Amino acid sequence: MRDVAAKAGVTPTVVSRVLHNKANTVRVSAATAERVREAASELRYRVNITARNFREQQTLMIGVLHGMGFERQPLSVGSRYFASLMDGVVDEAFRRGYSVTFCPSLLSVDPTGAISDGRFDGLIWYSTDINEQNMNLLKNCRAPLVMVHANESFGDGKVSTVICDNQQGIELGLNHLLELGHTKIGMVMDRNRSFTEAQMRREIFEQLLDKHNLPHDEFSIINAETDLSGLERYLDNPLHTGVLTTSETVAGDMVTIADRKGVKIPDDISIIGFDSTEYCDVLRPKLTSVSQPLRLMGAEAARLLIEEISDLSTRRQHLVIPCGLDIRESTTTLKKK
Amino acid sequence: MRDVAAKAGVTPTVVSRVLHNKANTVRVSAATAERVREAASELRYRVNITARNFREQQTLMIGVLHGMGFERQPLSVGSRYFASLMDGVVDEAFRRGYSVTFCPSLLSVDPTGAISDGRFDGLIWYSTDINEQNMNLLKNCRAPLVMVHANESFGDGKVSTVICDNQQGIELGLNHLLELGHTKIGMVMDRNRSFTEAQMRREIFEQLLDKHNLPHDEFSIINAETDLSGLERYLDNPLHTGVLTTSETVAGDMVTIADRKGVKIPDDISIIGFDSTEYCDVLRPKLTSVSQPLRLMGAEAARLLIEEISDLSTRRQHLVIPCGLDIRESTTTLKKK
DNA sequence: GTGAAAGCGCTAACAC
DNA sequence: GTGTTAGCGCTTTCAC
Repeated sequence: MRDVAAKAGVTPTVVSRVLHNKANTVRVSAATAERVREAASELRYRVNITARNFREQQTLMIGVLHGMGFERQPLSVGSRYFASLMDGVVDEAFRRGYSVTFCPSLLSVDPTGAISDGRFDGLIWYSTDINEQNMNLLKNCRAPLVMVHANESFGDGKVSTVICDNQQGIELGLNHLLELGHTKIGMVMDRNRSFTEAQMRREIFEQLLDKHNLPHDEFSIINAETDLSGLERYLDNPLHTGVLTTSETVAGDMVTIADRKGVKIPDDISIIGFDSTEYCDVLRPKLTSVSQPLRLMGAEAARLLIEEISDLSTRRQHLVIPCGLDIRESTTTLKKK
Repeated sequence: MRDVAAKAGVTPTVVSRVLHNKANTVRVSAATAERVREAASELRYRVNITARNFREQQTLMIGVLHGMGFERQPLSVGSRYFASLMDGVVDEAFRRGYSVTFCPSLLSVDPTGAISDGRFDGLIWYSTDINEQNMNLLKNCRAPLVMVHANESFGDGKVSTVICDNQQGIELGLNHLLELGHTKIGMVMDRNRSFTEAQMRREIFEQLLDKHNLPHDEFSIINAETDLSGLERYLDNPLHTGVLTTSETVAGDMVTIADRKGVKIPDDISIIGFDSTEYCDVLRPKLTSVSQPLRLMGAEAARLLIEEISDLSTRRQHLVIPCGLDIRESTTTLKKK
């Protein structure tokens, strides 16, 4: 910059004004401006963005927090849960001039730095593991933060949240099974125990069973278990003709194991997944699934975050995004035996 | 930091040394150090990473360049090509203390800033669209750059490259079809015309046909076309009993269209994809595919890049990663008619 | 063992 | 319309 200024016969101030001043608040003569631009071009001058960020105390970067109860998900295998969410975040951040950073290193080990050292203008945290350690970390967060998969009750209202309408989603799924004639209905829990949103879904499910006067007992909830052994045992002798699940991942696992054990989907058991990414379309049979609009949720999280970054006085918002039901091939009418 | 220094009764210099000086090159008395740490903790002091980066002229961030002949790929739909590559990059960058940034905004429009304004310590560019515009952009790149999907001939040897062994891959695929008894063999080109690696695969294919004294003519190469109309027409009246493809994406398209048109895979045509991500496992029939070890390639690209960042005198390297062949369900022995 | 001072590159407030 | 000056927070060299 100094070199450019020297070459153009002006001061760095003028160079800065000519090349970077967006609003024309300060006037520079056309001739000078031209000279500056020429010099810059000849010297192949580029602003040092690190210096500018430092000066402006902003980075135009959003960080995505992994860990803390919810590991970084692989993008390339299994459910497209995380990939969908990220596509939404990246699309929206892009539209608004922000870039998106994954920093698993710092974060799954200890996100303290990333949430407080100024490297990001804001953060998106997808995790619903609400434990003391995480709450303490949150207190240190100096940048705006948006939580995905948490609801208003999280974080003392100090952070914005985005979550799908689990009540509606589970209702849609259950009603679908009821309409197909099923009455023996269970729920398969994701293998990840710390997935607290799954617990919410289970509670809603149990309440709805009561509401519909459907029987339920200790066997109504199937824990897949980390090694899927629970699911294995269940499929040796399934107790239901229809099941809801708390994730498409575990629903996919169930389809795979059922196939191996000769349990016919949907003829023996109708299965409804949760999420409804493209993963459901490629499974065979294609997986009927409650749809959680992840891409939209990612985009909304980015939008809320950037609004907060731009105006720190913005009120915290708590979005509940409607679910849908995508009927594919894994559910069918109850067969009389 | 000033506050911490004041509280501990020392200067910022000492604070910096106590809290951030990795090598014990400078000694600070234990008592002082303790006082500083205490003050920092009480004031909840965090280093301002922007300031440090500015000072150190490094960011510990790697940028992933989209655009320039190869759009940002969606993570959540279609082939897992990009997701696999990114998982590899992120894993390796993580291991080495770097974070990974997607910045489609800046980059697909005009990457000039990102490649020269210091926001990244290095860049990974996945594109093989080698045109004049891109070569000019490259000249402005001030940070180390690693290209994925380019070979040594690219960029005058000034950048490191990572590519799969296309020769070997196509040979593996072709030999598989030959062993199954096929002699009428074609190649389906990806719908993306600017995908120059596909052109390399085509050339290799044509040379191999010659080598094996197999007939080939203008119909041996099937252009899928952007709207897949070429593939539609081809499947109305397929001329071959086996085809290689230049991507699993177009192979997947072919499977879908064949299903709709009643062309049986693999009985009517054996299809071999290219890439072999999990996408091939979920297609029905499962897609036999040349495997391009994308995750490894992403990791290797990150490794080369970080080595160059750490020591700018490092020689440029040009990796050629071996391919494999994953035999699944979309290929079978030639049926006599 | 500790402090003083300089400077990374940029921008903005304030002269003139 | 242009220049002067100060300072963002940090690290490092050099002096004591």
